Amino acid sequence: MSTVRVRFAPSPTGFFHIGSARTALFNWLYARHTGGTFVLRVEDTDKERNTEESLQCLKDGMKWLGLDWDEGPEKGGDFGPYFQSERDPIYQEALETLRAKDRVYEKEGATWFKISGDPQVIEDQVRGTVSRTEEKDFVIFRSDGSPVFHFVNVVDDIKMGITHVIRGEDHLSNTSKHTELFKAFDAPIPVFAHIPLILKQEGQGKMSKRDKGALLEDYEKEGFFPAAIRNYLCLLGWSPKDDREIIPFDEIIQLFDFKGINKDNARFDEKKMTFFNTEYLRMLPLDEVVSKSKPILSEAGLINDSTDEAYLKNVLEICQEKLRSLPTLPEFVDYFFKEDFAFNEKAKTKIFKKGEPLERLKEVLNLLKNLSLFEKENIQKSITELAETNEQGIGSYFQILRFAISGTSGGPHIDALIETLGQEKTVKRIKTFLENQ
RNA sequence: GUCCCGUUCGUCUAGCCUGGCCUAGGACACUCGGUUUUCAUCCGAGCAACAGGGGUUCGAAUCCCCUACGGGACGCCA
Repeated sequence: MSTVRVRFAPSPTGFFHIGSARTALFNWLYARHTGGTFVLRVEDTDKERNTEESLQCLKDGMKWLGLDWDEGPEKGGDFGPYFQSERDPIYQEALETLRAKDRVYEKEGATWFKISGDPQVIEDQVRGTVSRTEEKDFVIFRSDGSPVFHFVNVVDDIKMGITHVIRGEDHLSNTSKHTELFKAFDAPIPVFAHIPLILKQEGQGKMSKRDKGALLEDYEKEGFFPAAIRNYLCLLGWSPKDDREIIPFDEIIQLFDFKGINKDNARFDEKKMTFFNTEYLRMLPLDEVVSKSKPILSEAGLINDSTDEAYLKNVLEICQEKLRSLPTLPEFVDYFFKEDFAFNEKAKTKIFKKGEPLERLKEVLNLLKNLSLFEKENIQKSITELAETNEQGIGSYFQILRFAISGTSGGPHIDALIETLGQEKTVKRIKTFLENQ
């Protein structure tokens, strides 16, 4: 166990923002990389805006991303309580410490901190040496007696033995306030690492809660894989310094360090994240594809308890390599599970544009109907032979065949598709199709 | 306005610390080819960047300065 102690200190005033999630992730990675301790501390000093739902959302989001905390809500620990709303005696005591040192005064009902006015120099692990002089005294207790962020943040970091503060660059300018306080308490100053901000996809400024794609829970709803989002988020502001992008999480933990963190802000790119998600879908073991697909297909009314397990597995196996995302699964595979599937008009126009597709379809129907060995190699071979015998292009058979049995012009490999569907259904669908023309 | 941080393809980035290997590499997106019966697969190609100016140097994306632009902070929010 190393002595590193990091914390993620969100304030539960809304949904779980993707920027916050990335800050949590970087803290978590650093803790796991160093074998240190990851603390979750809830900064709920703003009574007006804190809600129970948003706290729940935060915890759920972290769990979903796989960011488990070692100390904090639900876990406990030796440095609690982990809710600032429960730490009032600690803040009162800290206030008295400063008062004894003549570093506070009252004004307009509030309690103010007397700054030293010295230049504050920090050795930031991401930005290097940064110096800034704090110029004005600032409020540490409001006139209603509640402590403010800068004060509780520093007091808690001291009391909780936080060694490394990893947070967004928006706090860089605040750091001079914090070091003033650390020094006033004669406490050791933690190591700082200010990470770049995530900018909104379009337009100016950092991503805010209202921007498209900003809420973590939306990705959960949209069926994204947490591992994919996690991997993508790691690469937003951090780089392993080689050309790899899809990286197993264990390796990221191993590789993660401050040197790999970039200085400039990163723009969020949903398209790239979607690409990551697709890659993860392709890598997913078939059994997991099956278990994750079941509720989706069931919801779409395509399968139920009596659906044949082996058939379902078969369908997913041949479709996995073509799929972009799980939520699009129902429209991609619906014809495997129902007879009244839709026929795509655009595909039809294309197929009927040249040749005599219906003649070809009749020929292939005769072939399939009498095929004794109904498995894909044989299907492929037989149709190829049929095409050669009749001096037709092989495509003229496969295109209309696929359309007749699935209503689309794309999908899994057709030989596998036909095999999976089975002889009976295939033949029946072709007949029905011909009757309706 | 003041202060702090930053600036490599449209986007994420490698290279910068330790100047020559950079004709600046990879990825996403986009465009075009090819394979495949088809496709949302696969393969290939193309597009496209060192913000600008001044130094230092035999040599600068890399070091220094200035300008411009971008971001952030300046609350009895966190």
